Amino acid sequence: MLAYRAQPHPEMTDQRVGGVTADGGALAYGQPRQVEFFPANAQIYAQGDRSAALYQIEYGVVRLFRLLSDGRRQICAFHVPGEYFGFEADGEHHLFAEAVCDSAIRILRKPLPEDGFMLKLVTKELVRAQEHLLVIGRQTAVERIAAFMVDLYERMGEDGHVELAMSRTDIADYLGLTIETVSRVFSKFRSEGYIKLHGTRGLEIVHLEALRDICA
Amino acid sequence: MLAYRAQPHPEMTDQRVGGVTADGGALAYGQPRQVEFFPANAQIYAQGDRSAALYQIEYGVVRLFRLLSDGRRQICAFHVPGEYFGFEADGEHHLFAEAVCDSAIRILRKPLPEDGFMLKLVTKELVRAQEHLLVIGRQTAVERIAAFMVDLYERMGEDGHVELAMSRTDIADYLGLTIETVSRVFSKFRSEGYIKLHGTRGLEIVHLEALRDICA
DNA sequence: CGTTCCCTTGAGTCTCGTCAAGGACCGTGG
DNA sequence: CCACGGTCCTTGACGAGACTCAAGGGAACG
Repeated sequence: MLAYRAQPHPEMTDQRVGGVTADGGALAYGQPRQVEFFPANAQIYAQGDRSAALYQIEYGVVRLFRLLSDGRRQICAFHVPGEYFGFEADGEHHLFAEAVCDSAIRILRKPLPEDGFMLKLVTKELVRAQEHLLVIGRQTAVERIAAFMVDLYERMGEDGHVELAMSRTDIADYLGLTIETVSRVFSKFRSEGYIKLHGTRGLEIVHLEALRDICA
Repeated sequence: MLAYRAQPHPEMTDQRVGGVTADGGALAYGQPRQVEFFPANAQIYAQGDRSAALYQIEYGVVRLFRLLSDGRRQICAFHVPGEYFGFEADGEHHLFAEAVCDSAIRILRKPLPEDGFMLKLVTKELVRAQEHLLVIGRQTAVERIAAFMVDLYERMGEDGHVELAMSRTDIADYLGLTIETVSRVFSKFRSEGYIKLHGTRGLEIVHLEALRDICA
């Protein structure tokens, strides 16, 4: 059985799904092009892995997270198609990366993009992390979820609709809450008419401005 | 009245204390050298300011933070002598920077260091922000304060002693707590014999390993 | 059609925040 | 040196928001 990842990890238990090595369209830099497929919940890399690549999402969603020894998890970021991740270098990764749903990832190995390009990416990520700190450190559950919905809609949504790739557990671990609290606030927003839920993953934003106001 | 900052801000209300333009020793890069003095609580730059410099602390402590419209504050980082900050670019700063106590800041203007140097700094800061996210999102008040004390001791302490430059309010805003909770946990650690307090700013770490264990 | 997983909802608990009072520290001035 | 005032810190009582535990419902998959 072949691993579907270029650098297999022993702790990987997901079944093999395929090792695409396709060329998938335009790219800013002229590296060797490779797109790999990761099924839902597959690990892309682990904390502590040597890092020597930059990753760009072709389709799907990726979560980056840290763990405490007792299993508590903090998702630092979700990434959506077009976005880059994997530059937590210093020679090694400081986060785990997993596919939230079936995803295709373009892996850019050496030569990596020039430092100036990387600098812009990392700086943008730093700003995002700092904004996230404010949300988690100083906002209530209701405010956090409103902020989450607005952010997700601006990055992935169209026409008032967002398809949630992630479970309630993922959302909870992203916002520093429990799944019960996430669920309760979703229900609250629904009963107040700010959103509609289509199945468990379909989110319709009815009053975007109301959600924005809640964010404070 | 002259501002003591190179790029004065109208909202600054602190009194002028001095505009040192001294040369203060060796530096990795050969920029024009300038050290400016900032009294306690003086603003170094504001969110939204155009950014065109890199800052290095000569002595003192600096806080970087964001604000919500209702005044809630999240301190993203404290910086101590030797450390760099101010690279939240994109052309502008995304955080406020203030001196926690009287501080001297070396300001490196153009030509800024090469991208490779900046990339290392920003990456390190990103990793730190991600670790901070885990602390704030998933750890209890007791764990957060233990982690804070250990971190501060490793960066500033010697011989079991740390001089806290920041107030309880600063610590609370850094850890996403209230000053009362911070104070209670300090007292708890003292009564358990993990620390001793010498005045309100003198912290003696008696059982570093105990604090490390608490961090989980 | 049944099983499984995930989500929702409710009841009770607990941690941490709020409000309030008192105490310690520090600079100023007598 | 001591008295004074302001600021910051500590401590207590109470309350609220979020967590835990538990049960039931709904969607997805074989």
